[in-house]
Amino acid sequence: MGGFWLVKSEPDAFSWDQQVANHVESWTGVRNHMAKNNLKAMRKGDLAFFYHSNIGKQIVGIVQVAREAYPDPTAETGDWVCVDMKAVRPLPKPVRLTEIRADVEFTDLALVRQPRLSVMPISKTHWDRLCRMGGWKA
DNA sequence: GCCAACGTTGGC
DNA sequence: GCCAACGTTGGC
Repeated sequence: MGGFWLVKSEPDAFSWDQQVANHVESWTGVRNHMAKNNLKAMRKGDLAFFYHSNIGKQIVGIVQVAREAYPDPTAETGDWVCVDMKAVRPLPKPVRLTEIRADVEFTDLALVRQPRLSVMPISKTHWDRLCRMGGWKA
């Protein structure tokens, strides 16, 4: 079975609407080693929540890994990587950070515990719960 | 190798 | 706009 992830983007820089319009987009610009390691662990077909940081602060959609980690062309130095993400569907009801923080089920969620991490794994349990909160039934 | 200074992220 | 968290840099 595939893995589950959450990726963050500031909608000012790259929004869900742009992801949908472009359909497939390379997920570049990650410059944090923990986030990079998470990118490298992604497998084609894995699903990820698309989270709007800063503006919105909510999970707005679901994307799928279309291409596994390869060298990030926007990196001038270092061994940074990117993946390609494909838009899958929007969440009928975006899940706000405030809702997530208010739920004791999510106290050990990376989004809550490491607020600055931009690429993080999500357990199947948390994934399913967040999908339900987002109004999407498998 | 330690640690202070600094820069960045991201919630509020 | 402010500030806490935290990663990185650079002097020693």
